[in-house]
Amino acid sequence: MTSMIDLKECDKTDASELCESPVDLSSFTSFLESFPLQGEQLYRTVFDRHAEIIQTQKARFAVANLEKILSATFEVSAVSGFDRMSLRDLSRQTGMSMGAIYSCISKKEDIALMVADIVRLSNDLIQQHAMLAGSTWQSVEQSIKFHLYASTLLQPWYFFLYFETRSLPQAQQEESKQIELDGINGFEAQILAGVEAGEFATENARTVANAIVVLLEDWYLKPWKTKSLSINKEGRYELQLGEIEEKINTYNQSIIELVRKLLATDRSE
Amino acid sequence: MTSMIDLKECDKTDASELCESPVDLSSFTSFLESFPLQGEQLYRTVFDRHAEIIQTQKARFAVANLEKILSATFEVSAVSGFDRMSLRDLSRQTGMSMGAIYSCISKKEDIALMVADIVRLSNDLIQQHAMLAGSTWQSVEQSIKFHLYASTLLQPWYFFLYFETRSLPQAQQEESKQIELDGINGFEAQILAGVEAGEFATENARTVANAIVVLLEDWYLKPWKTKSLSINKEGRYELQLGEIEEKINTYNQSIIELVRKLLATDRSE
DNA sequence: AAATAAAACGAACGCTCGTTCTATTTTTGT
DNA sequence: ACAAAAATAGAACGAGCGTTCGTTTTATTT
Repeated sequence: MTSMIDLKECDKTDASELCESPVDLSSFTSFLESFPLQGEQLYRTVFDRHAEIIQTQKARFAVANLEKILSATFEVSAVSGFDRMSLRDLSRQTGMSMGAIYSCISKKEDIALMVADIVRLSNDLIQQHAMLAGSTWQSVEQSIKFHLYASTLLQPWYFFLYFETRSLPQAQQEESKQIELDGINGFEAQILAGVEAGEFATENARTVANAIVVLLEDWYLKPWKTKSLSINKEGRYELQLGEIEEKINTYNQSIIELVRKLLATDRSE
Repeated sequence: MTSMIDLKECDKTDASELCESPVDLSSFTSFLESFPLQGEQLYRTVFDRHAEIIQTQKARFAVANLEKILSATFEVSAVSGFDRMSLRDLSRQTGMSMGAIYSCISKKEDIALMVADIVRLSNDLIQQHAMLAGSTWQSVEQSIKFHLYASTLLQPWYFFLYFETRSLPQAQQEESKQIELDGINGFEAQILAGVEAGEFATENARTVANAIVVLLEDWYLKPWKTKSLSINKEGRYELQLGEIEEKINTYNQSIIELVRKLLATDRSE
């Protein structure tokens, strides 16, 4: 009996089954080929993980509508916030009727919960990947890169969760804080392991860990800082894949370099 | 004629007149004695700078009510967000009637505009102060300290502006971005001056400047990261002055140390 | 103490919100 | 091609929103 209850909750927490083959971090392009949370697969994951509340049964319809709903949500609420976005705005933006929208959600808040769930899942994938690396320095580098890649691909999702956490039930608000703390704890543990191994030197591992996390957040929260954007015909920002690759790489290098200085073991290196 | 129009706008941008005597940064305690934006003076400034929209004429009443309104706004919207805070919530929390509230504001949005104005003013004071320091390193240190002190004292204001920017008209949204960019530009200029003078060494002044700004933001955005808080009888967090002094100092030291490493000229130091 | 001005009150208004519900259209299975 | 099932449309509902305004209370002046 208890195992059935566990199973019911289980589909919300399992990250492992999503990603049997390891994600390839050698470049953003190859990341895109191996990261599971994107395109149709991404919205199918949303559908699978919220099957109980979604009235639409056929995956074909649900997946297409979830994509419309979530994309429109990101577009509208990036400017005015989730609370100010009415479901009539959403109806207009998606071209769907109220009825159609309400067959993918049971209430407005569900949209925010779906986003939170996916971001949590993505972060689980990052955490999971960090275990695979060889040396400590490599594992730090890999974690940073993975985070940059994932939060670039899922930028609207990460951005939304950060700014709309307060539209969530308080339990989920606490959970969001915990995700950030877990991120810091993860880097702190890696750094301390490196210090132990004589690979790094620092007196304040937590400060360095915190700086890394905060700089990673900066990347998806303030794209206007680093990205010079071109605007397409729909009035949206848009970059060529090659340009994105280059931008990420530049930012990645600047974080790596910064961390390297903060953790340098000797002055002659 | 044009000069009169200029004058009308002028009271929203002048920071100089507020602060003839320089702010004392030797400790948080002495900062509190010299920083103008606090206590009754703070709300009187709000009153003076928004006299056109405030119906209440006597400063005595307006100042008291503004304090109630803004404090309640911070309290309520820190949990649920500005949009979800209804004016009936505000009425309940302040003990004021709708009519009383509406004699201090002309519309809900005004509350957010007042906050934005004060934060902008506070940032102007910081910028202004940076000019006074001797060496470049001292001016960087002073700017960081000033920012930490001001954003501790005005934490709810800074926090509110960061998370509620999207409740503002778009012109003010752009302005908020500009404030952040100005902050980065300020530190970048200081760093570049230091490099010029041979005091610092770095190949990426902007990255370092950005890291400083982001860490300063972290201080007022995520107090739960660094502060171990005690809870008073009203259920609010509360620290002794001495504890605050110590917390700020610790965080200040960790930023300074981090920046020092990033800007070190040689490896033997 | 009376007269006047300012401030506070709170019910009422019009509107928009999230949500529901039934009729209609589209898809599916045979 | 047709019946059953699923998905969509959009009008309708009640709650709650920001805001207004006539009245009452409080403060100030005469």
